[in-house]
Parts: sequence; structure tokens; C-alpha cells
Amino acid sequence: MPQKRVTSLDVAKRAGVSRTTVSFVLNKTSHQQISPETVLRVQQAAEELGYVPDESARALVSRRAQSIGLIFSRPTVRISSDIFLNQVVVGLLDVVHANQMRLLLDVVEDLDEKNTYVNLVKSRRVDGIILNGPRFDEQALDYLAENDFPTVIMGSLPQSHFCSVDVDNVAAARTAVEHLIHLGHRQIACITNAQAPFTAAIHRLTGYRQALENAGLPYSADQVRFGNFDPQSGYTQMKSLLAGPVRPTAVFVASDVVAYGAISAIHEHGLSIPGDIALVGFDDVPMSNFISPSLTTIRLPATELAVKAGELLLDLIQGKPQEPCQVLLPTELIIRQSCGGKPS
Amino acid sequence: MPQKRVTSLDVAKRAGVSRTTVSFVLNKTSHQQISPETVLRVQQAAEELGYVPDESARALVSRRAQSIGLIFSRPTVRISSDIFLNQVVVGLLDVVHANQMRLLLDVVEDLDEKNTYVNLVKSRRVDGIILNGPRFDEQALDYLAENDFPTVIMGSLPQSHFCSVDVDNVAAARTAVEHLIHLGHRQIACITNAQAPFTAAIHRLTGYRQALENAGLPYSADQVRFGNFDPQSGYTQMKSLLAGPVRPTAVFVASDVVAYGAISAIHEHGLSIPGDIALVGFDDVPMSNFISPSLTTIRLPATELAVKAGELLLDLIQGKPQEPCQVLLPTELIIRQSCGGKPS
DNA sequence: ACGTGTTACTAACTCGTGTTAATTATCGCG
DNA sequence: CGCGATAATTAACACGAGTTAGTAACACGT
Repeated sequence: MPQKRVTSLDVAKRAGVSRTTVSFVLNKTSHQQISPETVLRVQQAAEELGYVPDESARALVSRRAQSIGLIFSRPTVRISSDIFLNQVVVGLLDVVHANQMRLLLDVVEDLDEKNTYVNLVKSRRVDGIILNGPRFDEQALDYLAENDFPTVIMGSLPQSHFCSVDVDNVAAARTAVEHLIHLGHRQIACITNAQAPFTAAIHRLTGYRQALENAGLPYSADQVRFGNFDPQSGYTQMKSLLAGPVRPTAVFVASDVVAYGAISAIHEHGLSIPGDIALVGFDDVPMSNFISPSLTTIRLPATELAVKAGELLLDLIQGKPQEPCQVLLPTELIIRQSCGGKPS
Repeated sequence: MPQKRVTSLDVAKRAGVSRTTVSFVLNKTSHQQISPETVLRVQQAAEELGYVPDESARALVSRRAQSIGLIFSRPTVRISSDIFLNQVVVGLLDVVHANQMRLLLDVVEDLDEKNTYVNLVKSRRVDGIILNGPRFDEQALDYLAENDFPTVIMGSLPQSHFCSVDVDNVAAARTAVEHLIHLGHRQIACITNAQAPFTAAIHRLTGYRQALENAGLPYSADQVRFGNFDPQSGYTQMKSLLAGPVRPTAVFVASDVVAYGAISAIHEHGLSIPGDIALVGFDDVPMSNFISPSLTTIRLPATELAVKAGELLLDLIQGKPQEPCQVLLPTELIIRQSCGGKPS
């Protein structure tokens, strides 16, 4: 009921100065000279009244919403199970806090919902946006590009001029498979993380292929299956592999979560890991260290990617010069038990 | 470079009317009469120009930020691994979208950072907030209560008058343990989801105790261990239980994620699940259906909780009468393999 | 011709802040 | 004592919308 909203005029009255002076003091407008005692009086008045400027009014005049938008572009089901959403949010909030800004979160499930984030931009609710997930509506992207609205993409969007942040999926996958080869495996299958239209899936498959070729091993399409983000798909595809004519001694599963399903399938066949089949995953989901056997995998630096994306975006917003706009962060092979590389 | 921001004046000019008329048409101000052809002309002009109102200006005059804040109150590490964050976000976005609002996400890690969300309120950035996690700074809560700012709490905050949404943790835990008792177990241990200060942990432990007492079984403190959110703690505490003088035939682990650690520990001891030890979890994390053995657990309706919280909050914001303000949603026992209740 | 009502619209004010240009107090110095 | 320079402060406008109160145009009845 109080509704006693404190305005800058209240502060001004209490300090016995004008509203303008209050603004100067609180925003530390440099080229203005205010006597030290006035500064003190204003600060004290503001403190006592618990004054916090109205952000709408401030945004209106300064043309800065003081917040950025994080847009996840994918179907709802895949968002609920996206293990990295948390880490992205945490990383981004770090950057956002350091710059006194706010984080607005949104999701666009379907392409025809392009308005969701274009409206965000047009209504001036955000000063920049981070797009997470590689599939986006062309029209919305064009709008962003034309108005060169500060935008950073997490993931890779082939042949676009946007700033982006990603890992080198090809190299990472190659590393994973090379590890299996070094352990002596010759019959190595692959289950991707996702269907073909997803660029990350293609890249990881490419890395798999390169590793085989570099080692002089034959690439065979019937040792490849396409996962679909969830353990269920890993289970099904692993069953399919095991039903094939030639049983692999190792599998590169391009997603830890998919790998969990594959593990179930292998165990269900009465086979042991890594005894009968070795497994390498991808992502290093927090839980991968705690399943049995613990999963050898490629660490995807999700938080770091988010931080980098946030920093890039803030630079764009502040108009700082942007030279290298397509950033690739390094991955790391985490060796655990699922390949027999290390003991318990 | 264009920076050609479209304002309502542009629309007015193009339609040959005044700015006021544009506002009336676009906001469908009911008690105003505008001729149908004017309405059409204005709508068309707005469409052609791609006009979207500036939200800061609108918020300033209407006193509505058209967005709500979702605040997670816990250390960063626990946010990165909080499997429900996604589901909460998804549920809330659903409600938010249906009401043309936006979702602002924030995190308060430490109690002295109380300002983060009080500032959100004072600066009028949000029209209401949802607090997730039971531990909050008293001062900040008092501020919300005094100004009766629209607030909904996810979780339980003993003796507060806030609206809240939660599950009945006591009853749910009781159900889980009763299931074990019905299967014939007499020696049932418990690993909590968290340390004692967390009310949910207390409640689940209480449910465990009630089930034992109702069945005439003795409660013994040395069959109880306190987990700490992560698999690591489950692993350690399970080891500790197994090192004790009397080995339990079943364990109620009040968190699936903690249970994953416990499973590792059990397997490492060369024991089988459910053959040697039966296990019931709590939460029904998406992955619990895919580990082996798949986990019998209590389903926590995270998305539904979020939706309910969002709806409550919007009612509060719109000043609708609020009768039952402490909502408890039902849980469900999901029977899988970890208790031997069902076959593969 | 004059009220009375209704319809269709608009001028002018408001929200709370940042900022420019102008105004007043203060000081140094011949 | 006076005069310019400079320090300290403020009046007034802008941002882009929503909204109240008021006006102009027209019809109708007597």
C-alpha cells in the first residue's frame, strides 16, 4: 500500500539542491564540477531514502535498456533437457553483473515465431542479443544484420558475418577418435549427437572421418548412426550397431547424454565397458564423472563460451573495434574409465 | 547504420491522423470510438512501417515493466548443476508468453548481495518476482512484504505470508519409503538430498521417519546420512553406510543426482542393484530412466510448479483476489528397476 | 435559429530521468 | 573597487508513449 516511490526530486529536495545536481552527482558526470560537500549531501540523501533510479525513464532518455537478451532457439523438449543451459546462464550472468546490466531470457521454438526476438529488438528492451543454437529464421537474422544490431551467435552459422563463439568440433572429434586409435582400436563406430542438418553433428562426424583417414583406416557408412540429443536415441542406435554384421571394439558417441543410452544398450547385451567395447563421449556433462564406468569424453567449455560471448557482445554494444569476430575456444580430452585408459 | 527507429508519430503521419488516435487504435482503447476506416488505415500504416512501441516509454507512463523476474538463490556451483532450472524456465516462459510479458533471470549467490533483486524491484524493471530456493535474505524479503510487491516463492519458507508453490515433501518421501517397506525391506537407510538447514531436506527426512514409524520399524540415526546435492556426496555417504556395522537392504536417496553417486559406490563394492540393495530416488531427473538400473523415484513436477507459480504471480500483479496462496502440487511414484518392482 | 447529443478526433499534460545552455556566486588581481 | 574568469548550480527541453479533457462536425427535434 505504501507505493511511496522515491524519485530523484525527493532526493533533490532533501539535499536542498536541484534535480539536475542530483543527476550529476549520482552519475558522476565528469566535466561538471560539484563541490565536495554538496556531493556528500546528495549521496547521503539518496542513501537515506533508498533511492534507485527508474530504469524505464533512464532507458527512455539514454537509449540504453541496460540489458541483453539470451535466445535459445530449439524445441521446448530439447530445452528442458539441455544440460548446458545452466552453465551458459551462469557464465553470462557473470559478465552481465560486472557491467551493471540485466539478462532477459527467451526461447523461440519454431521458425515462424521469429517475431519474439525481433520485437525484443524493436521495442528497445535489449541492447544486444546472444543467439544460442544454430538454426535461425533467415528474415529475423537479416533484420539484425541490416541494422547491425549487436549480436553474437553461440554455435556456428555457416557463411554469416555475425560474431560467433564456438569450439572446433572437427578437431575435438578427431582428438577423441585418435585416442581410441592410439589405444589400439581398429573397428571404431560412431553415433552422432544429432541429425544431419545440425552443423555441429556434421563437424563431429567429419572429425571422426578425418581421424580414421589419417590412420589409414577405412571409413564405412554402416558403422555410423545418427543420434538425436537424448539417451533414448543412443540406446536405439547402439542396439542397431550391435545387430550389425561386424561388432565394433570402440564407439565414438558425439554426445555424453546420447552415450548414456548407448551404455544401457551395451550392458543389456551382456557386454562390458571397456572390456568388450570402449566408449568416448563428447560434452563432459557434469554427471559423466559419476556414472559407471565414468566416461572418457571431450570437455566442452560451456561457461567459458558464454563468458566470451557476453564479452564480445558488450564490446559490440559499446562500439569497441571488433577484429577477430569468430572465436573458437579449445576443448580438452578428459580420460576416465570408459576406454580403459586409466584404472579406477 | 540506418537507426531509423519508427515512432508512433511516423505511423500517425502516414495514416494522416494524430498520435493519440494511433495509440487508441493500437491499444484498442474500448470506450473510444474510431471509425472503421480510420482503424484500418492506422493498422495498415503501422504494419507497413513495422512499428513496435518503445517499451521503455510505455513502461514509464503505464507503470508496468511488462516483465517478471525469476531469481535463483544459491551458490553458482549449484546452479550449474541444477537440473530443474531448465524446466522452471520453460514452464515460466509459457505463462509469460501467453501474457505478452518477458522473463528476466537473475541469480543471487550470497546473502549480502540482497541488493540484486531489491534493485530490480525499486528500479521498476519487473512487475513481480518468483523466488526459487528457500534461503533468502531477511531484509530483502521484508522489503517485498512491506510494499506488498507481487512475489511467489518456489519452495517452502516457514511461517511467511508469501504466496508459494511446492510439493508435499513429507508425504512424497513417505510414499517412497512405504514402497520399499511393501517390497519387504526392513533395514532401510536414508541419504538426504542436502544438509540440515534446507527445509526440503528436513521434510524428506521426516517423511522417511514417518514411514518407518507407521510400519513399526525402528528409526536409527546411524542409518541416516546427509547428501549435498551432487553425485560426489552420494558416493561418499553411501561408502560410509556400507562401512557401517549393519548393511541396509534398501536405501532411500532423497535426490536422483545424489543417488547416481550412491549407485557408483554400491557397484564399486561389488554389490548389485536391486539384488543386494534396492534404491529409491527423488526428483525424477530426465536421465533417471536411462541409467542402469533405471531408477525408481518420485517425480517432481518442476514445469507444472513453474507454471502454477507464474499464474499465481500474474494474478497478484493484476490484483486478482488470492485465496489459497500456499499451493502444494502432487508427486508421483515412478516405479522402474532399481527396487526390483518391475522387470526389464 | 437554437439547444442537445453523438461521433470522431486531437491538444496538452504526464511519467522520471539525462543533458545542454544559461544563470548566478566566488575568486584573483591590477 | 571593478572586472573578467571560473566554479557551482539550475531552468528548460527531450525521450516516446498513454490518457484526460476538450473541440469540431454533424444530425435531429422544435
